[in-house]
Amino acid sequence: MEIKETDKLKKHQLSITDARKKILAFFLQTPGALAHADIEHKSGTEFDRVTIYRTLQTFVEKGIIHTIPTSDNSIRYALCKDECVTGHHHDDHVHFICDDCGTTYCLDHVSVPKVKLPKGFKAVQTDLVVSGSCNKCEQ
Amino acid sequence: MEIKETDKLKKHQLSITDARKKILAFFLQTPGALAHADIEHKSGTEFDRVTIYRTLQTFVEKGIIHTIPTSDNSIRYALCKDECVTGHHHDDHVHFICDDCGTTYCLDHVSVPKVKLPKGFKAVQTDLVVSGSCNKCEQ
DNA sequence: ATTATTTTGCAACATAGTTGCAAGGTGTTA
DNA sequence: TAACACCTTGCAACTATGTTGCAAAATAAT
Ligand SMILES: [Mn+2]
Ligand SMILES: [Mn+2]
Ligand SMILES: [Zn+2]
Ligand SMILES: [Zn+2]
Repeated sequence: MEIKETDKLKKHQLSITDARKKILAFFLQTPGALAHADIEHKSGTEFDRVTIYRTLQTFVEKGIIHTIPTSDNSIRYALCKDECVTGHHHDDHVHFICDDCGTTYCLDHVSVPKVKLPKGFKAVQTDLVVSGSCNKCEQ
Repeated sequence: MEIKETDKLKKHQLSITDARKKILAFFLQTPGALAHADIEHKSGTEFDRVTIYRTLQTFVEKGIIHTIPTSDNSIRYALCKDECVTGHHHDDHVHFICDDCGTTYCLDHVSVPKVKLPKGFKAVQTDLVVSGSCNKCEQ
């Protein structure tokens, strides 16, 4: 299924390279989110660390993946919906991090509520991250 | 006003040391939040980096400060309200980070809304971080 | 096929955070 | 207040994370 990756890269106006195809494939295979370290592990010595950093950066810029802030100071990345394009993301959904299994979920159908801010504060971006136990880990 | 710091440390069952008094004083003086690097700057060479790390950890554990996740992958810390104790924080307010001046605010009077999660997901903690421009930076 | 443009790997560097251990400081008890 | 036990600190060494410049390789355009 290499066609899918190639298509997506073309759609976002990126040249087709091995690193990009492979890293994009990881995201298409993974239900949850991935951290830089995950990709480094999965790909072994196939690519340089720096290439992975730069690829992730590029994917974020082009609207292929979005970042998920976490309270433990480690950025995770997940696939965007198809509407995201260069310089303009539409990922206004809630994220969930399971404390047991560590999986990060995009809750695409749970949207971030508007919050009323004090006078003079203007919101540009709102991140809502919930942590707890997921539906696979519940007792 | 060294009494204030000493009192707070005693209240949270910590022994009184120079590093703890000084670092706590920084928080009491600062309206917004502080990062590890801020404290390192403010204190110059007075304390070792490691001491600052350990002091912040201890303060978080004892309920003196709480962490604020940010989208740029850097943890910031802010004073807790008096109700927080060892192993049990009550900081369920919204945080605001100004993209212009970089200040991080605890919006103590804006509480985090409950979000409805899919079946099987149990929330333990919810972090809501808004970024944009603050009331001092608005044009 | 040739050329122009992008991407990659490497090396070097910078920042952030952790751990073990000996020395020094704090609190407790007599 | 002196002796002791316990906790905290500084130092060194280490790991992890992320960035930059540059030459070589790969890709895209002609
Ligand atoms: Mn998401
Ligand atoms: Mn706060
Ligand atoms: Zn789970
Ligand atoms: Zn501001």
